[in-house]
Amino acid sequence: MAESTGRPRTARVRNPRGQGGRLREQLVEAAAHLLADADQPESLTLRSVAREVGVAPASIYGHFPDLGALLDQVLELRYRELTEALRSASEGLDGSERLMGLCAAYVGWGLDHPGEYRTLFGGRIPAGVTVASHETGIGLLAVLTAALPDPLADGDDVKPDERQRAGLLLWTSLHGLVSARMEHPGIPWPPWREHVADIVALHGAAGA
Amino acid sequence: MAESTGRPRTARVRNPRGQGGRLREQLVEAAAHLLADADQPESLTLRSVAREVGVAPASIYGHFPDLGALLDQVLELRYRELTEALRSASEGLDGSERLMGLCAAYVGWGLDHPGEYRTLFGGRIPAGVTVASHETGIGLLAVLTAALPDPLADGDDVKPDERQRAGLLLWTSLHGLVSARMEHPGIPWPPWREHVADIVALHGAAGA
DNA sequence: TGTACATCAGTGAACGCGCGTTCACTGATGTAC
DNA sequence: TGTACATCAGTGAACGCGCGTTCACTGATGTAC
Repeated sequence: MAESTGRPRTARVRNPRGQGGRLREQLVEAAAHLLADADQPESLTLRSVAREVGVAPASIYGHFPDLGALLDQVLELRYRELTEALRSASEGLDGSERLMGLCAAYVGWGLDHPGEYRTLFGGRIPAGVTVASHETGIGLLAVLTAALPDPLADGDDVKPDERQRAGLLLWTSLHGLVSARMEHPGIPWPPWREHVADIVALHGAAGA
Repeated sequence: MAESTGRPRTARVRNPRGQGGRLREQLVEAAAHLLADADQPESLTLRSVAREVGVAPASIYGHFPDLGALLDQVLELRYRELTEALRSASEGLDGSERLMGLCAAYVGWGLDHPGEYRTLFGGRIPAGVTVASHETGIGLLAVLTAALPDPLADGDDVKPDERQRAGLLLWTSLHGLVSARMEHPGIPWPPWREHVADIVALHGAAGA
């Protein structure tokens, strides 16, 4: 974290013939590393990625048309990671335990990956990146929504609108929790799991 | 909004002698205008402000040491505006009406001023700006917290910790609402007042 | 086994751009005598 | 009433920087004959 803007650790050795694809991976890795450490995701530049890997800026063009395409790869990986974290956190759980597991996994991932979280959900996605935060949000939203308890069927049937709305409400709260804690570290926050538990308690009760 | 990056509307006339301070106001106005329209607050540059006013970049240094100081002025004004909006929205109201008024005013202001909201609360404050988002958050937080109903005094006295915590919980939800709606316009959101009402209904019930 | 050639994995210098910041300056206007 | 001077509100050109992108290139390694 300290010298990520400095010179690369060791002089880079050119990949052996046939292994040119390795640079591609190294670029993705380096970009991910820089993104994770940056407090301003938008300060990630093509040249900084090249520096991190120890390669000439021009070398990137052999593997990616531009920085957006590279970032796209990074976000794709991180998004999969988050999805997997949610899956494994809720595995074998039901009801309110499942809901709490999902919410805690979401928040935990966000607080652990501020750079990536901001880039995925913070609306700061540079032009050209196609893992749209939109789709990302929609997908997670569906998982969270499904984990909510059934609304009280006060007539004959459960309105899907109401479910959807409760899901949005829950997600915006969780998102607010991650954003606010990340961006205002000076506030005396309660431990984050308790904060999540409070939110789940408010939203997780059945019915409107 | 269309040509804010283009040439200034009319050739600027130099301020009369003794009225040099007018440029200062014009700079603040222009910066506010650019900040309001920008979808990326951090793309606001010293040169873009000078262009907007129709003045040489160097002319700014007569009034502000750097862009941070200028932005500071803008945020100061906007923050006062928000505070005033909260005050007037809750004037003469009590109880749950007061709470709803405050929350709606907060959210309404945020959605109306995306650039400023992001800059004040989004943690994107450029180095050198001193209207710390921290203090801003803290101040508003106190107002919101005070408007919450008394927690159920289930023993003898009301714990201030619990109040504080309920306030944080409410604010993170509202912040999440503003951020998420602003940054993910593709999601089929309910009308924002209903969204706020849902949040207030969840958080506004007395007791834990 | 030797050699010409093709391919591969990058390099290095250069370009034009917008940026923040500096510096000596200009031209209008007020003021002292 | 004139005129020298000071001040004020800016200007305009230049600087060094990091950026994205281009282009012709280099040197090692594999392959065909």
